[in-house]
Amino acid sequence: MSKNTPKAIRGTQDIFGADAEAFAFVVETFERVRRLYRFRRIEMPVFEKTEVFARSLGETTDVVSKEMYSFEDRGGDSLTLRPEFTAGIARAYLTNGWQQHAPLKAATHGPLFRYERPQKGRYRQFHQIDAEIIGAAEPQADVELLAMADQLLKELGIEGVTLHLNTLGDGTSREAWRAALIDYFSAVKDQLSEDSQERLEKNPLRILDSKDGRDKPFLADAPKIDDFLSDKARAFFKAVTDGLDAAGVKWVRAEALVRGLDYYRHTAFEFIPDEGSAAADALGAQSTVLGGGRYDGLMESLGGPATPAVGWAAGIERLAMLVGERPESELELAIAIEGDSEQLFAAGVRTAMMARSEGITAEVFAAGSPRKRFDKAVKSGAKVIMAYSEDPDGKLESPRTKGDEADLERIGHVLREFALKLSN
RNA sequence: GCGAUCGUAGCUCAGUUGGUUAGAGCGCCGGUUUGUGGUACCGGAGGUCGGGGAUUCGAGCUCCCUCGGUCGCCCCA
Repeated sequence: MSKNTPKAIRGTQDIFGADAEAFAFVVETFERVRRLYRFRRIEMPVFEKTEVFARSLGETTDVVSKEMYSFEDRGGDSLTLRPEFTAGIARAYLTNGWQQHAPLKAATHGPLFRYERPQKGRYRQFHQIDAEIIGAAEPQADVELLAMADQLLKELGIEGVTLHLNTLGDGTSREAWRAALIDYFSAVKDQLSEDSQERLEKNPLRILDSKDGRDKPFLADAPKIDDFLSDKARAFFKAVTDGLDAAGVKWVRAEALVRGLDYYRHTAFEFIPDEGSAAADALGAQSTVLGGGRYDGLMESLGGPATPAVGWAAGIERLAMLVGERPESELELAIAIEGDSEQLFAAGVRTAMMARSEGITAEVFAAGSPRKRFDKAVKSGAKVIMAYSEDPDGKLESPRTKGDEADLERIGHVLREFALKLSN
């Protein structure tokens, strides 16, 4: 590589071959499953006014304070490449009057951008699939959304991943719990890890899933959200769990599971690989495959009417890692051109076109030395190989074919059809 | 933002305690052989050993800086 060739941006990826097929498989499966649940496809811009994210995610969150790709455009507006989907969808919902479609079941996928240190399963440009139900206050919406997520993972053939479920309560129960956590941890602040001391200020809920050994002794006796839930919030959560049981979605309660962004209420969930599973191994330190929750407060933060909503997003790269390599489509018919005449090329191209119009994957091998074109056709792994050559007088010879009898039979009509035309 | 680790041909990697023109396999290109054709053999192109500086008679191998990759912490999908 020349040293004046520009390098790719850090944390971006160029995906090729079997990995790209895995990526496509995830997206295709998502598109199929989302239709089964009647989620409507939406598309949003990749960038928004910075305030869309700043106001909805919370100014103090790490995502907003240090991970956004923000820039000033030529008109002087501060714009930001979307670090997540939900805020942009909320904005679109409000500015387009999508309230008329409420409850709106929406699905999308595409690239997101966060300025982070890349590591296994984390990139600066990464891709997510996303599903939201907007304008639905009832727990059945949570259930449907989770059922879809569960089915998606199954259809992707991903095993060893379990739904971890929690409730953050409504606004007031969440605040009461938060206050109790601050009280509790402040009393032992000196003994906490540096990270957790900082979390005490910024996001006390996060202390609960600290990995630091110094914090662990205090976690078991920390205040539980269950003690702060209002009757309504408790009933809501029960309706969700009952619904999941009815839908046959397996779940476990995860009392320490919280969400990083400010707008979440009630249901919070993540699909996480089981410890020791192949999935956990494949993901490295990135435990969450799919995560989301209810965000009843988000629309108001953008100046809209109070609008209940639930949603989730999943990293396509992470799902693709769990799906494993996917083969590229097999070549069914390879056509080797054993010469350089126009007549031969024409015969090859026409045969290929005929095959493709019949739904047969075909490729013509006409580059490199004529001698080795057949070898290339063989190495392509094609099921059937056809070779075109000319006799010494320059007359096109009928093509020789090679392959299993079954394959020759299946593709044979193309060959016969061509032979007919050739004789005319 | 912090830490660990790695960075040699297109790819995967060798390169001994620093010492002559930096190697292999695969891939690519050409040829020979075989001949109904996925073999074998021969040859070729391709590297300023990530970049810069230092030490040394001499550095791919040592030291420093820097830029990347990978993995982890934070945070998060």
